[in-house]
Amino acid sequence: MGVKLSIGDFSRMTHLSVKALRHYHEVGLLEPAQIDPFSGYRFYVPAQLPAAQVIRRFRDLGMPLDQIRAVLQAPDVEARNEVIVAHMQRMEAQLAATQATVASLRSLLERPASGPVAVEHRSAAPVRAVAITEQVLWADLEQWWLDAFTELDAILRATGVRAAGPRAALFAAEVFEQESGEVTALVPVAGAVPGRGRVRDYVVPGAELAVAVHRGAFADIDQTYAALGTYVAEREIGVDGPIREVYLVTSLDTEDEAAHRIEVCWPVFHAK
Amino acid sequence: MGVKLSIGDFSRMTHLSVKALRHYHEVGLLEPAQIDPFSGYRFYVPAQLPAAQVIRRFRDLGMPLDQIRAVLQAPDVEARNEVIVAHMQRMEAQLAATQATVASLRSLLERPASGPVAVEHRSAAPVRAVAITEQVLWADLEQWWLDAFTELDAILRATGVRAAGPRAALFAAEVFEQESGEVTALVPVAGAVPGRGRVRDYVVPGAELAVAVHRGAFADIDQTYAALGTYVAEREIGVDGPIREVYLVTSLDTEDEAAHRIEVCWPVFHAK
DNA sequence: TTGCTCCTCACGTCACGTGAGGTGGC
DNA sequence: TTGCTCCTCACGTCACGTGAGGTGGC
Repeated sequence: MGVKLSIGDFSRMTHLSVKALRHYHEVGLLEPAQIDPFSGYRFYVPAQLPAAQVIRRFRDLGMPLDQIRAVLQAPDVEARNEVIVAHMQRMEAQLAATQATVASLRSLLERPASGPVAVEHRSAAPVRAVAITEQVLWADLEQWWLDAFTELDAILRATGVRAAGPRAALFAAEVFEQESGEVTALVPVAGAVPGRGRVRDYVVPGAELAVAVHRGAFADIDQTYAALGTYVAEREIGVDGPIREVYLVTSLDTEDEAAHRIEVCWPVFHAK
Repeated sequence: MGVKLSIGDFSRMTHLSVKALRHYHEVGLLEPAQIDPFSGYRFYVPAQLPAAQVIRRFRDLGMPLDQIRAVLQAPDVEARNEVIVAHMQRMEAQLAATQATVASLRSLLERPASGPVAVEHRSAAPVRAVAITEQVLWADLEQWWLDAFTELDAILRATGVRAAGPRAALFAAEVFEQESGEVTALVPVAGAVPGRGRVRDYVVPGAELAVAVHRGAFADIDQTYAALGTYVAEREIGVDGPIREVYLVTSLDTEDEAAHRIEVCWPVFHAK
């Protein structure tokens, strides 16, 4: 069997800490070649160095021990690469998330400490519109939103009807509270439009609303929601009813995120 | 004091889980405005919504609770921004690390499963050189390496002496085992060169060496080290003495990482 | 009585690091 | 005897999530 290496020697040769080696033993990732039955001393052999290197390499690359086990036990290169690819995809996802986070932090710093949002009270009259109403999962919202407005736009083009106001949407409270609920995407129109598929005529009900304008990246709209929600809650003026968003300028209009404007409208007790 | 909100209501309003709210109470980050002494029920008030939003926002951005506490307690915008900047810098560091990881994983997949490294045995004769020898911390190695060779190159230019071979370095085993040790950077020369500052004449001692060539990014050289170290250890032919690196092609010669070539040389018992 | 909301433990997560307290051989 | 290396618990990390088991009011 050749040389036996104490855990200290093996640690120095592999740059894995003694504690880590004990841990790998404990979880069965890398068992010592031999254990002294009297003293409990662990002994390793040089033939274990390649496995130790694989462990160290992939730990450095952020791979969890379970997957390293899978790499070590992979019967061939394809199986091994499958595990590596899966890990790489997770790391890429994390990369994207961190990039978004950094961008968000940067905008937090650059925004001139917006202070309390400006909230306007408004009495909205009923409005005629073409609309799509469906039950939507929170997670699917973004895609659903894009599809719905693309379809509404297409119908208006096809029928030659012109929009009588900016696009808007209504969200039942459940969408925010239970991750799924009824959503209506709509475009105001002056007259009737023949329904087609899931598109219907719809009359947006009148309402008393507290309105805040969100400026900038859509990804940050939760801030405006939070600020407006707080405004309403602190004044105890909230009433039941769907939340509305009015899309003054969005990605459908311009690529320039800084120019985006969305009105967030919260139903309230009375326009003061 | 206005409305009292149960933990469930407050959870729905803030999108913070009930468990999270209890946790924030426990660690003193967000204390309920009131606690029923009989039932232990927690009650919140709308005035706590802004703090809850700050917590949620920064948690989403990966900030630890301790720093969120600092943000909430910051006396002014500058103090607040300081915490945010510090966090952003950590996130950016993480970003860079993840990018390197993904690149490394990709190269692992693209490299055609190199298999065991090719190891050549070599009898190296003593060689005359100009050299800088110093005690170096593992963490400082890269910068030290660059400075040393820049200085050696400058001296050769200044004295009109031509290099008689590729740049090389000797690393005492302690550099790898204890994070600090003696390192020698050298350039072979045919004759004597007047010493200047920390630059000395030096004769690289002869040695029996096992040699593996590392190709590609310097950041991956630990793989070649590992492979060669394993080769030597498994054959039990290692002897004491510094490890050598011979810089056939490096960043000092070309920007093209794929073209880089470094010989890693391990002292062994005999050239077989 | 059934449902719903709230409560308090207690444990798990992930990969070790940090002691504490003790042993065996030079 | 002193140092060094090895050992085994046991606990901490970080921010909760996941039960278990129980209560109070409609």
